[in-house]
Amino acid sequence: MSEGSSPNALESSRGPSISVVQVSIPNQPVQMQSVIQSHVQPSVIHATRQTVPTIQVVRVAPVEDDMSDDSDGKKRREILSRRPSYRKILNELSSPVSVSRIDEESNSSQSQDGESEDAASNLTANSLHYQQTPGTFQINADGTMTQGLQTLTMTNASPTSTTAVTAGATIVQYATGPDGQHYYIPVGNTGTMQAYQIATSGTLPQGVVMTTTGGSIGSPPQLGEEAARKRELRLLKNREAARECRHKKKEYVKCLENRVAVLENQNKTLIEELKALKELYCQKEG
DNA sequence: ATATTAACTCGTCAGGGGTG
DNA sequence: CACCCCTGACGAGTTAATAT
Repeated sequence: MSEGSSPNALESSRGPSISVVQVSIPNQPVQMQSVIQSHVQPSVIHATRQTVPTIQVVRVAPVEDDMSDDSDGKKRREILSRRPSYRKILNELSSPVSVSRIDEESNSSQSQDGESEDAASNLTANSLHYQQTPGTFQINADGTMTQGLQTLTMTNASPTSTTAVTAGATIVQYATGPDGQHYYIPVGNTGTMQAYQIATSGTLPQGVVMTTTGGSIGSPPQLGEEAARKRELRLLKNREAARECRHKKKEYVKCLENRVAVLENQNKTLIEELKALKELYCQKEG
């Protein structure tokens, strides 16, 4: 699957030229409404497309002539070059707005939406939030992990063979459940954590060969098994990364929505102020 | 009640960017 | 340059709303 084959590829290639895209949906919750500014990746629009019935492109800057040749893959690749990550954009956005009044207003407007800004600011840290889901495990005092009615025993295996270090301080441990299934479990975190079941032969992704070891954690892994485990680990990390990326994107959109609300408020206030001043001026003149 | 459709979530892949 | 992270794109599955 190549980016060029994607139906959005052409849209994406024109991405940098889009200066303002307004998503405007009457009768939709405020959460659904957003104004995406110039630095938003065009594919964000693709993402919003799913959540929103209509998308209005308010203003699109003229596309340069040399960009019209969509068959030129190299150019497209250049065009598709990355923009700052959501984390970077959020960092920029989290900087205070220049007019001091806005802060007061934002407090009032954001108090409706409570956690948005906190969540957005939290994104700057390498924080992973594990949600309590049906697939969630909890660590018991005796060192076992409970998922629903099942208990998963974590043996104290040597880190070299059963523990893998993933991004940051995330560590996953290879364990076997009572049902014989194998799991990668993030360890070293407090609170709830999600365990990832290693696919069995019936549900393995294509190209994966997973052999069972009989749950003997710490036994020297065989070659094919090692490759499969590496792949599984990579998938696990990517899964988490995708999850976090989506979370960040959500917060980013929320942040933009908040900013829109703040700026609209500010605009409204300034208009009223101007109106009042005009009236005052007219009264003095008259 | 069933079929259809839109919206949404999730996992995976691909590829660019950053870093040691 | 290899490795890892991040994120767009895609497909599959689920759910809720609507049509028949």
